[in-house]
Amino acid sequence: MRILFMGTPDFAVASLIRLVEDGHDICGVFTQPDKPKNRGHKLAFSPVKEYALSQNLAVYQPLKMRDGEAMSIVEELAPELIVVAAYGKILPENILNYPKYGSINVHSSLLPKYRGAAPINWAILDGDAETGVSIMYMAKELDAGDVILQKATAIGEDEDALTLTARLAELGAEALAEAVEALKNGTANRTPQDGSKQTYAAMLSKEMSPIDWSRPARAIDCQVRGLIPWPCASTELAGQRFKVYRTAPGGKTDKAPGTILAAGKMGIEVACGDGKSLCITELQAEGGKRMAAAAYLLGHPIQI
RNA sequence: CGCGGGGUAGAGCAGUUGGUAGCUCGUCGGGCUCAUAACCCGGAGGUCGUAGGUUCAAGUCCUGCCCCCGCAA
Repeated sequence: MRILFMGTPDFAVASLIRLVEDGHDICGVFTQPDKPKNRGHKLAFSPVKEYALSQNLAVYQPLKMRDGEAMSIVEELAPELIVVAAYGKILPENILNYPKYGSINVHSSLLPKYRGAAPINWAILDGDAETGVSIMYMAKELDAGDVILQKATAIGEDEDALTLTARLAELGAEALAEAVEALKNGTANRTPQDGSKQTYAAMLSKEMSPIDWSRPARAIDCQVRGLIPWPCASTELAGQRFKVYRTAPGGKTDKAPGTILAAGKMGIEVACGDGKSLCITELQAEGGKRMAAAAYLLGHPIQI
């Protein structure tokens, strides 16, 4: 099938790879413009662009979707289907409706739950036991189109947003392959979403980073896992600011939330709000790199 | 040329006004203990990121290069 692919981050790459491997004719790849944002001020290609270039696919990086330029590219490429996976831009209806088979999206949640930008993170932040991927038609309203198929997966107790993203990217690619096949055969389902059950997964921001130790231990653990690799949970202990990358359940305590109970080979144990404690096992201090909390303590002892 | 921190034993850090490097953990050997993420004794392990320069002498000063990271996006 002649497909126009649109995507930007790692999550989208798995889907593009699958389409290529399945032998589809990828007539073009849309991805976000290179952003001169990194340290120094180097321009960085998106993961999707990196892969597309390696396959000699035609890459397009339009700045705006509504100034006519994007539409003219679409008309020129004449795709039979548009596949979108974490592209990062809202597409106008004239583009969505152009292809014969329409436009479909790989979304990393079980819609109608977690429409929006950060569904994977929110599933972890909320402490959900399960999440998944949805392949749906794209509608004018964000992530509200009719669903073609979904695949669910359990969220591991110790899983962070990075590993879950990798798993869902694979699951999404698999679901996408099935959906495209079904579309081709005319056997694709089309189930409207139950709009009354929709929830919205807002974009993440740095304001979500600081840890409020008066919250329950489990909730803080979810915060830590859900905000990886960005913006990451953070806290200030012994006068030093840290990013917290991993925690482990501690014991019970009657100390005030935020109190450091122990600092040793097991990490840094801190009292939380529900009478339990949490042990920081992996962290990163400013200017330093990510390391085991025990290793950090060797060079920066904390006296209890 | 966005701001800034850093590259010293396997790991995390010290290293004063330049004079051949030290701490904690780990590791190896031995001891102690019912037991231990415990304790005691002893040992091994570093051309101090890299290439030059200044000097009687450089981890410590100067210059170039490579790499890592925090902030900011």
